[in-house]
Amino acid sequence: MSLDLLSIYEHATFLISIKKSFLQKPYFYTSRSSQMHQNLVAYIHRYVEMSDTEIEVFNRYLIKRKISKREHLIEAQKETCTARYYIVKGCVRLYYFDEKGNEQIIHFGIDNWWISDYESLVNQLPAKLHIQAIEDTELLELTTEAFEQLSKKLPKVERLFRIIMEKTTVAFHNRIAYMLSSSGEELYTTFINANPGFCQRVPQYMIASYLGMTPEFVSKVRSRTKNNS
Amino acid sequence: MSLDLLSIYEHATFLISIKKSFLQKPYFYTSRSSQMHQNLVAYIHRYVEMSDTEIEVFNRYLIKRKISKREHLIEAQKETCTARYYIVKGCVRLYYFDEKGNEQIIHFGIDNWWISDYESLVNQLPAKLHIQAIEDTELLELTTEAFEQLSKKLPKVERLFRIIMEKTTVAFHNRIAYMLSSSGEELYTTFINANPGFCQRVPQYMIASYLGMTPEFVSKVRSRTKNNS
DNA sequence: AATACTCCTTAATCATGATTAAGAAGTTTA
DNA sequence: TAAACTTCTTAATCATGATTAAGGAGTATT
Repeated sequence: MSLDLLSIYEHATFLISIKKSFLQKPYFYTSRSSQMHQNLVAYIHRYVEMSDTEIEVFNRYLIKRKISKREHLIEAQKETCTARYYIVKGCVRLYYFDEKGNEQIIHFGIDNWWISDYESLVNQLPAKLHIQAIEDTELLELTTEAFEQLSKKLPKVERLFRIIMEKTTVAFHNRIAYMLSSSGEELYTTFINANPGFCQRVPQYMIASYLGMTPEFVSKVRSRTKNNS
Repeated sequence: MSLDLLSIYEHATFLISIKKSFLQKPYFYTSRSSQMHQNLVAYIHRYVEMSDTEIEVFNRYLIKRKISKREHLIEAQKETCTARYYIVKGCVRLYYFDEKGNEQIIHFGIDNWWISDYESLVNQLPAKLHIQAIEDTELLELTTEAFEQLSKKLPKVERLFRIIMEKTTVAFHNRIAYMLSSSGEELYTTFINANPGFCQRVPQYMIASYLGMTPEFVSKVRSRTKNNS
């Protein structure tokens, strides 16, 4: 069972397997227009072919957004999620409050992930998930209405999102596989080994929540591994 | 947090919300041609509009398959997964062996689910998952090659699968949410309340594996709840 | 500079659920 | 019909990780 089982960079990992240079040179395309857009262009080209004209059409349906650290993109109960969001740069968390009132993080969104509260989006129900920025974050918003219009003009957008959702399913399969077969200590050490950079961007208690353990336990594991090495 | 959080009928639940009569009258469409096909027709019509001609085209790319109880559809390591499978009737499990040699069930596939080892399918890698019939099962196989040809002829097939994968993502979000916030006892009792019929079709130890607990613990929980009621 | 946050650590106690081991009941196969 | 599986149960012991509580270090805010 390889380390990247618990990688939150699941998407990126697969991108790399197609064209390694992408993540190493993320600013390659920046000369022509704004970086935000060209970041997504590079992403799209990993999955479907799209002409400059088509990219231009796609771009017209996107709304640039910035949210600052701690700001919410979506607040559960208060609203229905009406868009898919592409994270150009930054980090968000998707979380909810369980019956005992504890925050539970069910997903992190980082650069090059598309995120949404899909249950709210697909079924047009009030959101159950909060989506909050952990860092200042740049996003591109594709509303459901925009998506529907765009996919009529550009049917291959459906293909793009079909592929994205399949990649997402792979990530969830792997995460559940690892959750089922590992102890808490294994989960934590595997996670930090798989995502060393990420763990310095995010408070420890959020990683604990994502992995389904208490911050105190993470602390214990850390001190144990420190003493053993 | 509603009961259907742990329902393996997640897909079906959403189908019902669009047209309740579907699952109550699953044989409504059977007069015209074989039941297998018409079962899928009804499914497709929940998500996209498709003319009789288009349905006929779609159907030409499908291969009918039957596997009997205990037979494997996919065996990990031995092969690469090259198809998506629609379950017309029956039940399969997706599982793998962890480093300690334990079977871990990461997903059940039942009537009206599309299943696959998506990691193997998407990245063309040897399968890591075994897919095995728990009951005699009727399937429709859509190979990757057939899918590619079909989606060129019928672009809306991409839309169909995009929607299916979004529904799947919702199911995984909810499953992870519940895994993170519930005790083993809660997980088990919620699961059997959400899927009473299913639990009579499947051995208890498989449910234990799916929920990430030992069969002995399930047994203990059952005797506890028996005595309390 | 003082106060209030936010985040992390440590340690004692406790409970959930795993492990181990034995056996029983039901179902196949020979 | 006996032998061999498969599945489930029970109970004793043990370990992982939660809970509780206290304190400390770093960072914002006034």
